[in-house]
Amino acid sequence: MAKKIAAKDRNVTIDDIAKAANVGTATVSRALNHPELLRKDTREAVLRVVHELGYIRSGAAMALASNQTFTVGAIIPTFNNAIFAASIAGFENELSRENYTLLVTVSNFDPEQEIKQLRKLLERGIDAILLIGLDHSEQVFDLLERSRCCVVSIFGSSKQSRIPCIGFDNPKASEAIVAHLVSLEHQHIGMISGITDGNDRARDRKNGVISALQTHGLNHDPSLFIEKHYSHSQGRQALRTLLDQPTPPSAVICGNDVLAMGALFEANSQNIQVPQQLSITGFDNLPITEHLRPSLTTIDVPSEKMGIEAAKSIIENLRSGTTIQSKLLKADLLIRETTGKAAP
Amino acid sequence: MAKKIAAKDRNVTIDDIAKAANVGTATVSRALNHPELLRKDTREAVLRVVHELGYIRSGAAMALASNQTFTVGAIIPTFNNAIFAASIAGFENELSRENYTLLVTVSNFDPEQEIKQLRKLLERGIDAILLIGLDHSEQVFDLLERSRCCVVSIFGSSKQSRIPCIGFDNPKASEAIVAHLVSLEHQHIGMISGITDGNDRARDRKNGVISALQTHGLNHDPSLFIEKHYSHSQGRQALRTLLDQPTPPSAVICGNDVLAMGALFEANSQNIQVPQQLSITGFDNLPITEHLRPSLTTIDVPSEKMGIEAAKSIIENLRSGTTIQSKLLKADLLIRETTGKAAP
DNA sequence: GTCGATAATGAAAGCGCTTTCATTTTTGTG
DNA sequence: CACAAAAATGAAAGCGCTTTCATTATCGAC
Repeated sequence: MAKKIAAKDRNVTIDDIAKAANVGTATVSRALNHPELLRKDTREAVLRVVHELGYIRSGAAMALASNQTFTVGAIIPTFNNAIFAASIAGFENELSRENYTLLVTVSNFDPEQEIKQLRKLLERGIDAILLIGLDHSEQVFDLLERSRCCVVSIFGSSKQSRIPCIGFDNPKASEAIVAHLVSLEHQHIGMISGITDGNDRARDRKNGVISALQTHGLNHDPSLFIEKHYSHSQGRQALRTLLDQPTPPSAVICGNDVLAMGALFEANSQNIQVPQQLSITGFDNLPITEHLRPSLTTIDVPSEKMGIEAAKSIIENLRSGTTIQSKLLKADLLIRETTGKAAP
Repeated sequence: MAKKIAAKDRNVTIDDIAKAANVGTATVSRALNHPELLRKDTREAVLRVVHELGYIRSGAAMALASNQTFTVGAIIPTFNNAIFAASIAGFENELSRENYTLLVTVSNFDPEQEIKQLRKLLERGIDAILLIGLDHSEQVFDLLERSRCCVVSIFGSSKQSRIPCIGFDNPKASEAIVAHLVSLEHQHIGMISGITDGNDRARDRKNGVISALQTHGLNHDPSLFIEKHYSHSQGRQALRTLLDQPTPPSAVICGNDVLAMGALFEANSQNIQVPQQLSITGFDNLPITEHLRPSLTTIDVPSEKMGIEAAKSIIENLRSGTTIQSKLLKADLLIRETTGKAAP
């Protein structure tokens, strides 16, 4: 059986180009990476051959030789949350503008998986990595340190973080919500929080609420604080539980918009008037929330901006070695229609 | 300034391990990749050293030497659509089960960007790639062919596809919607379609509607067919336009759930009763749609399943070279509350 | 023209692995 | 206990680039 003529079963390499263009491999490499170092005619000749032969560089070889990959990794908890999607979209846009590629990976909120994924990313070779929040296992910090890989975390708000972090003040946002509800004369406030174990954002939001409650001289009733995974159905279920309490809350603060939407849907189902009979607040300001009926009062989290800023910092660090400064972006309360005066 | 003792500024390599364990590099490599080839004591000795020194392999070197990366790429149109999120989640889960890593990249619905991203992925070195749909520029097919990279496409439904494709029958789903609406006595049917240019899924869905209309002897009024980008606001806007027509439709078929939600929100805003005054259908069955009030009649697209099946096929191909068979999954009409009898 | 300075180029040494092939060790058998 | 066969191991040759360093070509000034 005749093999295809002239097409050895092997990719075109830099040597092929060099030979065809009658130059050294160093010149080919320069034509591709530092064109300004070459005389115009050589450069063009080389590039022409590159085109003709449909040459594709081997990233592996490049990475091995130069010790950089122009790849940045990211480990997010899940793909199923529009809020991370927005951050990642911003992050990736900014990176690709500078010709970096993004490698996204998912931990499913599982610390073990996070370690595994990080390990894989580091093996694969990345120039920097994006993490969500500040709760990470010791091994994560260990690996990061040992590999001297550039790191940034987003969504978190801790000041004494071990890694630079571009986020916003979660507790403060919670306080703004409580203050708003208090101004509407709510006394009996419940919360549907995300799972706080291993999730600093959820914890910060919950603790922010609790401490704000105390600031305003309100009672923190633990039976009115429920933790749920982020999903519409869990939100619905949680609201049902809350309404079954001996003295149900007049306002429910939700740990994110998905939970809040769940609560809102459940209220709709039960023909409970929002906000006349029940106030509900969210967290994140997902695009859909403004279209809901009633539209959701929530925190306008700078998700895309965090991604963009993180990418900018990383690129600057990679270019010039500047250490990355933590940044606190603002996240304002967005008062819409799901909050109103407490029923007397 | 004293350097850290013993910590040369260099990563631990396989040679360090070999030296420390007093074996050859081949043995270290085997301990990591083919442990069964080693005697128990050597294997354990090597692995112990690996642990002690916190050794992390260089993926670049591995890739270069073995010509495989255990990385699979994916190019999706956007991160901002839960439907792709579900597919990608399934895909990545299945891949990581077999120790492959997923590299996700975004084209923003732009053919040029798609080429660029593909090129980058191929440079980076991937063992396989996942594409969405079947509309791709010639260059994409070209690159794919030349690199002999394993490819799968999902979401498409064309039989004579140039690449294996695990999808469902978009036109058929459209027909089911039309049949349903016709059975509810709708005569005047409009559509808010996605942008069909360069998007075979959107086109298939739209053409499916048009041809079904004809099958049922209904008139296809082009002024009732609008193309919009997938977003809530575009959906709202489109419905406004549709309602401004001299004879507005009694039912609106939407190209996906996001557009449908937009339409539904707009109807809510204008106090138009759905489905009494207007029927609306979606496409995709996003998790949220069942919670809407009224809940959305839509097509239950097997998004996660496509991702899973694609991953399985890829893994099998990579393992044993089996050529990938196209698969047609089913996508059934889900009749919920946004469709009802046409107003007389 | 000539000469020193500068720009352009090429040869070759890695980068850190995998894998082949030869060599050594272990095992089983008579 | 000897010996062939099988199992375990190591030496070394790449994989396809980048980059240093030496060499050659080009240029400008006299």
